[in-house]
Amino acid sequence: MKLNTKSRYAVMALADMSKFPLDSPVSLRDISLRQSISLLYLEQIFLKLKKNEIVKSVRGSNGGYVLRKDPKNIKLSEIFQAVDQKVKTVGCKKDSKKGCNGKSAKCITHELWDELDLYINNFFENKNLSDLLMTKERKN
Amino acid sequence: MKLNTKSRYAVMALADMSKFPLDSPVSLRDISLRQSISLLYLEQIFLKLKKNEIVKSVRGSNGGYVLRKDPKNIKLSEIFQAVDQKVKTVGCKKDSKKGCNGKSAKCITHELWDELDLYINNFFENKNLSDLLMTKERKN
DNA sequence: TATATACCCGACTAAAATAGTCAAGTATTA
DNA sequence: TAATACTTGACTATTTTAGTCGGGTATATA
Repeated sequence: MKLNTKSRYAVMALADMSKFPLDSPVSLRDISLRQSISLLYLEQIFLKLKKNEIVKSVRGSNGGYVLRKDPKNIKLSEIFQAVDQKVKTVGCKKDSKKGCNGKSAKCITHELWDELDLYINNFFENKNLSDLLMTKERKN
Repeated sequence: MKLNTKSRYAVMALADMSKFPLDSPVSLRDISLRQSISLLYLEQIFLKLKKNEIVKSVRGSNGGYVLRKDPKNIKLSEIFQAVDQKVKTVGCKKDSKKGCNGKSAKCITHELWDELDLYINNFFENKNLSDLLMTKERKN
């Protein structure tokens, strides 16, 4: 079970942004250099973050991206939903032809995966960007 | 974040086996039919389960596989480790050349992924095969 | 107003992982 | 001696991932 780089880079980049004054735009070029993430790839990622209203863009020179909310109020779950589709460990389709129509005898493990998804989502629901910045301080 | 079919099928197959008398061998053919999993693929999976001493094989006609332990004592974490490598959401190599050598400024999110791994592994550590069989009964 | 900066966006691609299949066995029981 | 069922390594098609490329557009500032 692996996390893809898109989700990972998204969190890294946003965490990076959180460390700078929140009102002035941060350019992808800077993030790219600081975090060693390809600029072109970052652009792709930020397009999604923008569409999902996590950041807004400021065009032109000295432009960049700005967080739309206080890092304290940006949950990791939002970020994941924006770049990845969602944490969905297994694709037991509702209308599948073979087995697993919800409660069939076949899909004994159906409930397990549902439970797992909830469990993992719960982790991301309860973490926000500012949590990442404090290393040993208490969560506020 | 997705689970692969190998892990999923392994759990399904073993859960299936748990529903039958534990001392008589269950053939992969039967599991294949009941769970709609390719027989050839099951063979590959059971090879790993056997190597990791979760099941043992009984050759010849009327043969099949037998669980080596009571389902109550087979943790899902064992199964995952047997077929998949492990839950390791991110590959921040210890000796990486670019960034992230444990505590570097770059890898702000390093601790996060470690925490996530622990969290998920915890889920699998605390579930065993027999948990899957009881739908609404209390965990014993 | 020119130019550099930086976002915008769809299409493309190489590489890796996944999800199997195939072939050619061996062991055991009825 | 069939038939059943495990054994094993190699092979392959498909999908996903992790990016790259090219050609834009908008804006600040010199």
